Amino acid sequence: MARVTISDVARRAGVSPTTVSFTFNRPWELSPETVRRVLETSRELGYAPNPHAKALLSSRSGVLGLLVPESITDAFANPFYSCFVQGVGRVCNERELSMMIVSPIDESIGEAITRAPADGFVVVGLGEDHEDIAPLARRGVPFVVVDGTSEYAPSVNVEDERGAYEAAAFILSHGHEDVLLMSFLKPERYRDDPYRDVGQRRMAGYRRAFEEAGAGWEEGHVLDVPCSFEGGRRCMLELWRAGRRPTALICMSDAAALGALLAARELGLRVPEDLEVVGFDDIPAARISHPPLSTVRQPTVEKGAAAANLLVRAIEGEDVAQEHVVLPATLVLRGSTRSKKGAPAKAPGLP
Amino acid sequence: MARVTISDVARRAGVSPTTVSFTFNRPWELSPETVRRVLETSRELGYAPNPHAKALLSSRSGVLGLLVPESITDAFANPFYSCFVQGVGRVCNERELSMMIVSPIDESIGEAITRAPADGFVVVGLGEDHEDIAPLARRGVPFVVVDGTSEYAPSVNVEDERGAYEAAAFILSHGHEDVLLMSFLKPERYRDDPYRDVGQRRMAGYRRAFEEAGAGWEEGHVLDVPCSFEGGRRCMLELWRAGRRPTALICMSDAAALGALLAARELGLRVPEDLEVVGFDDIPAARISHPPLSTVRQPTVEKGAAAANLLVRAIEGEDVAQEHVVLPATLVLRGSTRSKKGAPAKAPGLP
DNA sequence: CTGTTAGCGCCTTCAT
DNA sequence: ATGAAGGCGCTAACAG
Repeated sequence: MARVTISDVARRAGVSPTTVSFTFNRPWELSPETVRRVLETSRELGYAPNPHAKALLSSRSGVLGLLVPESITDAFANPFYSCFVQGVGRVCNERELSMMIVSPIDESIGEAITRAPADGFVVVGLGEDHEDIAPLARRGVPFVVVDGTSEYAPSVNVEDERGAYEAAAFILSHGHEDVLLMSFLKPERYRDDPYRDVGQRRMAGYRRAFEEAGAGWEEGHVLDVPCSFEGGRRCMLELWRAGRRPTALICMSDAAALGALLAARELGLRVPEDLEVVGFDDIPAARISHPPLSTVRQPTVEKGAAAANLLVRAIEGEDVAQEHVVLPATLVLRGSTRSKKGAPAKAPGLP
Repeated sequence: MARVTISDVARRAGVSPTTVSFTFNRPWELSPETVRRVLETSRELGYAPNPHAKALLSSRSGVLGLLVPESITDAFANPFYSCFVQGVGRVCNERELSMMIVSPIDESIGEAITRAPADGFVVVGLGEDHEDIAPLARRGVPFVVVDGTSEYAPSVNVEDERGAYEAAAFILSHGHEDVLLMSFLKPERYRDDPYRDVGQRRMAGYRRAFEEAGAGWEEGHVLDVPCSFEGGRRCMLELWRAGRRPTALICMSDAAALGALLAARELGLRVPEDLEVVGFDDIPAARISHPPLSTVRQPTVEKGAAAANLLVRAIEGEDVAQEHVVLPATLVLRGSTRSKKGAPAKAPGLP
């Protein structure tokens, strides 16, 4: 419907299309008077340069693609993404760019990528060797891997293994009988799972803690839980109904942890006395809950910003292939876990 | 860098560009053998149709624009947006569309709009008569107004006034001395504020409740608070330090309310005994807090989906200009407010 | 300082 | 079933 083109304006203003183009792109090379007239005519006609045409010509759309390996709905049910997006958004604002969320079209990530008019992609949860990601490299489309393994493409990750280890080691130091792990890894289709890499790293950290603590590692103790409040809540409710009585929960996401916490309250459990809970991410809501959630903090906003910055540089032609950022992960203790001694940890701000 | 074009493939496969195009767009009109060969060559060469060229030709990019009147960072600091995005995303998934977040470029919304390769916009928090939005109508770009006033463009809103009224009336029925309002309206630049319309409607609801209750309405009782946990928290802390001692807080957003709740805990206040708090939105985190937050529920995900659906229909050429959706807002009472009798409301799930 | 010309990569009649 | 030609709207040489 954007029918009014550059030549409409040109004709109406009594100049050539080039002049109109110049008015918008290099006004300083035109007489002020001409610029004024063209601008006025443009406004009258409601003209605006067609972004598609510009993009075709310059092969630049000014859009950063944020590729998530699941539906947008599932992704944003996890507050982690709100934080990550804030980081990407910060860079977009600075660089006058836009951001588009790209999620699988009709199950196909590759299809979504080809259709997306983006200048490059921040790829979350997928490694560079994923069958839908690898073609990007071949086609020379800039991309940055986040939370995934990558050797030839730039990447941003956090110390998943160490963070997870610390969380589990802390919990295990309290001498629990029955510790449950809430993972987001679907055991049945382990290999094809997005987030496989992060998941495995965190799992490795947990496992190491278990081994060092001499605690038994049983597959039956790891549960597959969606990364959302509801996911965690439902899982907790169900396992309880099934007769399981864990005394500690180690979760790969705060979303699941907070949901489980809610369920625990609904079940009348005291946290951390009856049940200890530790999460991963440190989303803002982790401080809001009661008791506030102990968790492994990752600098999510910075992570998003780092990825976006790398992508921008790649788009601008810089060779950033060898940049592999690893951000710190740190255990932050709040009220949902007991203190080292076994007594409830002091909940900051609580009388 | 996506140098490999349709004619490269054509040459390599020994066919004409048209044939390649047909392979991708109307394969049924080609011999299966040809299709196979072209497809194979494409894969070899790493060819993918250029989305910019396609968009230019068809004036369709398959992208829905989500226009927010603030920086992406500020927007996503409010979990409300995560929910809204989920709704928009649901429709995107169904229709094989992508979503792009468009936020002011260099302070200018109009600039951001012109640059965005989107097929239409979901405009949040701005009315159709806003100086940067109005041109869309003139240029025939489809858009849907959300949380803003609109007569000629389709819109999606909720019963802000009624919801706000109910919340305030409920609080006031408890006979408070000092009730504070946390608004997101900047008093100094009232007229230019995005979210002015929603803000004013909610304010009108509060005000009506105050008048009916015979409670004094003083401008000094309405505070301007950013829509984020931190915003609410900081505001509460500051007003306390300034010596104010409200016994009830009525907030225009859950984000601010939950932040204030956190601050109240840090200050050693008992909620709802010492301080009642009610929010607006009913974001998922509202159930997570302690006590769980009483609030005015708006169906945020549905709101996003409704807006996106309207936009899709508009893009497809349907005339939806007269569709003005108004979604219900309902007061949901949880633990952060006292029950009608003046005793603390029973916090569901708490022993 | 301004106009003319030639594509960017693709899709779609129209021929063959 | 396949090929040739034109144009979507814009910008960047190159004239003038």
